[in-house]
Amino acid sequence: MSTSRPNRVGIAGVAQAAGVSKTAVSFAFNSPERLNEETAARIRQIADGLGYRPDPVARMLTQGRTRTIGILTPQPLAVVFSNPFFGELSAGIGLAAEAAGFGVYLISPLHGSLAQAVSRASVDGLVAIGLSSGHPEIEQIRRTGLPIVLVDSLAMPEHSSVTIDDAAGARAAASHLLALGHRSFLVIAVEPPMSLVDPSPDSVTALRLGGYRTALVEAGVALPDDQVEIGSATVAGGAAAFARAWARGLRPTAVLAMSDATAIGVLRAVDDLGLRVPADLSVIGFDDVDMAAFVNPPLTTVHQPVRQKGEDAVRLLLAAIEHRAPEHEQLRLETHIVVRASTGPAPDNSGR
Amino acid sequence: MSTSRPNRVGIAGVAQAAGVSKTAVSFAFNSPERLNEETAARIRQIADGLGYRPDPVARMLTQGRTRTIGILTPQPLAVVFSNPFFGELSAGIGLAAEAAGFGVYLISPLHGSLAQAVSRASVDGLVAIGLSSGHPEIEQIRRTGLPIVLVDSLAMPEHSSVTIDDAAGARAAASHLLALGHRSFLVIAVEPPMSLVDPSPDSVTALRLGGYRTALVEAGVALPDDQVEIGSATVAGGAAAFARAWARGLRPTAVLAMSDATAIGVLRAVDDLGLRVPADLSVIGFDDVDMAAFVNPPLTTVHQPVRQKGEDAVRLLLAAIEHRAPEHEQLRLETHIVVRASTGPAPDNSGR
DNA sequence: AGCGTGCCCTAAACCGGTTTGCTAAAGCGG
DNA sequence: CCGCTTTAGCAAACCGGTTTAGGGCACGCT
Repeated sequence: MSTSRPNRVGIAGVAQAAGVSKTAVSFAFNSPERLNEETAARIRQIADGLGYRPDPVARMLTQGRTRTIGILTPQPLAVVFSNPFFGELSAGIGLAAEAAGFGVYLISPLHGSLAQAVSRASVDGLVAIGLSSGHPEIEQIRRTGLPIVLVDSLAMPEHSSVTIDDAAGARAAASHLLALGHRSFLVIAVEPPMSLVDPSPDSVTALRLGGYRTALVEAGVALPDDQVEIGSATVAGGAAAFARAWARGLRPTAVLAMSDATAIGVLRAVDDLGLRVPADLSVIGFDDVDMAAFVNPPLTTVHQPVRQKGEDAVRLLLAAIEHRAPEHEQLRLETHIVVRASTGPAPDNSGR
Repeated sequence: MSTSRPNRVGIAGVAQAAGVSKTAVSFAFNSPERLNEETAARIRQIADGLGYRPDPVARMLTQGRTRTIGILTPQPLAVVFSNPFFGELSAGIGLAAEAAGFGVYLISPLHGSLAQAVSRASVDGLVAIGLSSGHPEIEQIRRTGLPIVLVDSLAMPEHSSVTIDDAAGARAAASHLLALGHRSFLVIAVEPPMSLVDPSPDSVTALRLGGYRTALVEAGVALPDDQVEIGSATVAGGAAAFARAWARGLRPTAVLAMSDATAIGVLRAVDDLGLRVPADLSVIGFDDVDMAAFVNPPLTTVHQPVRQKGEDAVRLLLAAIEHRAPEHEQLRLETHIVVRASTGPAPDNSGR
């Protein structure tokens, strides 16, 4: 005995009440032109009186589509929602989905399994966020056969994707600081999407780190591993990461943060130490989320079109769903540096 | 010809390939104990080889439940995701839903109709956020017969709800500023959930405004309507609202913002004018979102347990879904002021 | 031999709609 | 008055699973 609705009328009930067939009721709502106008109106009125609401699930079954897209995230919702980047990306996704009349379903690991969550989800397609190619369940996800668009990932070459040139953006960030005379750096990396040991070289973290390194090496500055601190992509995570590095004795003049959330956390931690930004320490973020312009000091950061990414991803996904053509497209959007007030010339007395 | 999956195997295909009945295949997955262990294993193996994945929609139909809850918001997703309060609330909802093995579906107006979006959504229950009793489609939503838990609203007395004492929180905020000697106020109200003319006296906006007023009136301070500026509940919205009020010639010594997002926007706008917080102007927010502690200056605000609200709402909803008992509960959580650095004594030369 | 008991597995009904022929009646031209 | 086309509505198949109610068979007991 499942938990069926108590005494809900179905299409059969309406049909009986109106003295017509189920077909007629269905037509009254979906193809009124196939019915006498009067009859259709009468049926609709009776249905309304009975509080009839067609079961969306049954409808999905017969129509073979759900008019829903899924947002796939390898992390639990609680951490995902703590990151403003995700919020803005979702805003873009939501905007485009709503415009097309699609609903949005959030898919995060259930009982630890992302693939299982995907299987349970009734969606027409997926927007996968930061799904690194090293993810253990990637093959299972692929085999669902659902249309997929990847954001910030190239893990499935047979599907469309929307990315940015992470390495170039990171390089630009480092170059900016180098030009200001900085030589002593601390990188705050974001936790790789999946596990702490994500070896995939195409993850956002790896790409940005590579970009930082390239610029520094070109300038003859080394970046040993102990100058890379890992923190979760939240404000609190950034503050904690900087505090740890500081406690380890690191005294950089510039911080390269891989996300604005962590950069803002760094600003806070720095302030707590009594240091001044950018006089004593420069901080540069990544993403250019809304909040970046509103913190104090306003954050210098690498801008990427976050909402646009979400909108483009949905656009590509809907194309894949509708035309069902395997026309895939690798979209790569531009980044550029936005200089605000959190970066400045390296202090004279560099070093301790 | 609907857009059915190209050549996907169904349960019938697996059954045929394995030389057994559909029933056996179903049992192999759902009730293996009813089958010879060997047979079950063989069936599973064949199914796996064929890439069989049970259609979640068909499953929902027979089981009569979707294992999904919907988050109902009267606003478009783009605006919802721009408000950090929503992100934190969703984090709480997501956490509790995941723990119970439920997925999360976002329901926002489709083609302008919230009720239509609800009808399209295949969910077992709803968490309705800020659904004011003046909402035009409230009756249609109620008639879906779905279990509902309201957050920040009491619009459906027959359903459970999770709220805070908005009036008391607002009163505390105003009292705090009054105690600091302020007498000249500006209130930044958040856009009522639905329309600009939401007359419902139980909306969060109305309740908080009432709380502010109560405290001020008790102290003999008037709050004419022109000292209430309305802005959207985002950082940019708050900045714009303050700028508008300033342009109108208002020169308050204290700002009462109904959300932290708007308060942060005010901080920014104030900074742009060259004024100092709290020396020249005090600002108090509402919600105590994570970011509040990290802006500059750290925001004094009314704390409410945002994530907790989300978790409690899901807990109540799951109870309603499972026991299907009409046991409803009106939960009211506590608020308290968190004094940080954005409020201080009123300047001596009060007024212009 | 006759009968009860488990064990495995299956046919068919069912969930709640949509869609595909088809039929009965009405309209119409000649 | 007849055959042809529309119009209005119906019965039944179908979507892809789950679940109910047995059926066949081997085994053990009397």
